[in-house]
Amino acid sequence: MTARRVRLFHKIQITARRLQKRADREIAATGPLTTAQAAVLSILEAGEGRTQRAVAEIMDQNESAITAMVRRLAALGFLERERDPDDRRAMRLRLTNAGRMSLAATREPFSRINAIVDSTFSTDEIERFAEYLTRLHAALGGTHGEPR
Amino acid sequence: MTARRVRLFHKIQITARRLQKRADREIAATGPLTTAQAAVLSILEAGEGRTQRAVAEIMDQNESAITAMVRRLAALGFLERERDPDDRRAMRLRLTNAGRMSLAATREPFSRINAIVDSTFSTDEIERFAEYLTRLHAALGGTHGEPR
DNA sequence: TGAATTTACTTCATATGTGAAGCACCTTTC
DNA sequence: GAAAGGTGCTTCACATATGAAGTAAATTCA
Repeated sequence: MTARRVRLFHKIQITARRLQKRADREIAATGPLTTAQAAVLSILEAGEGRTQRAVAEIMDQNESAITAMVRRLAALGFLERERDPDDRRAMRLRLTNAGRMSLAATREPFSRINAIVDSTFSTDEIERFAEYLTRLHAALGGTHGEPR
Repeated sequence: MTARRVRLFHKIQITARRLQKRADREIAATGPLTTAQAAVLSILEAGEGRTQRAVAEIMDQNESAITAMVRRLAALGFLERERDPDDRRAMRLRLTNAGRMSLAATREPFSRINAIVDSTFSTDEIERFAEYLTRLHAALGGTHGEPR
């Protein structure tokens, strides 16, 4: 019925928020970062010198969201911005040492969250859960427009 | 590995956002509401006269979030607030006719979203997906504090 | 009953996101 | 090489969330 599907919709929203809330509390208790900030920093850790556009794409977000995010992170001294000499529109981002260390401090609280997930699901279930999310994500279509 | 579990965490966040973005676009195209506003109104439709506290509980949100939400919805003329005569701290909420009609207008865009879910998953899978979400939600603990 | 506590809501500061509009720089195309 | 268009980023207005602090109205308890 409609009720069931609406419930699935809300369930995802509510569970995602709860997850974020919980993670934010754990992470905030340990260091100066939020979950969202840690996400950006970890993307940069995995690939230094990415542009804001690239980060936006990876996070499936608006460029203006990244502008604001990067501004805050730069003000906190966790990353640096540098104009790409080959394309002077683009800003290349890289972690500072402070950024790298703050990010490292999120590992432990993150693994507490992971421990919860692990004790809640079997390996198979985690696999299947992830697969469902991937499928739904894909079905919802591209970052910007609708599927034509 | 850690990578896999972190990925599950981010997957949920990203998929939830994508779902919301998509739903918001569909719903905004049809009427004046956002997804979040429709959620509040549909809670009131299911039980008129609920207090803000009750709505906050159902949505697993802060009371201050509801204060702001209700203020916007009241300004738009979609709900009315009335002090509970038996407990003058509490505000009872009820839909206006405009609110009821705007909510009704979200049914069709919502069922478009539902159709996507339906075409992406089998009935069993939807069931299992919902069950995973419920389990994770429960494992993450209560609204405010941690599990002591 | 009166003080202490709890509860429902508000207010404030702040973070995070969207989308539209604009600017400056690149690339294409003729 | 100049017009036309695309791309990367910023800015603006706004919606949505958290959490801390405050107020006022219950409720508990001594």
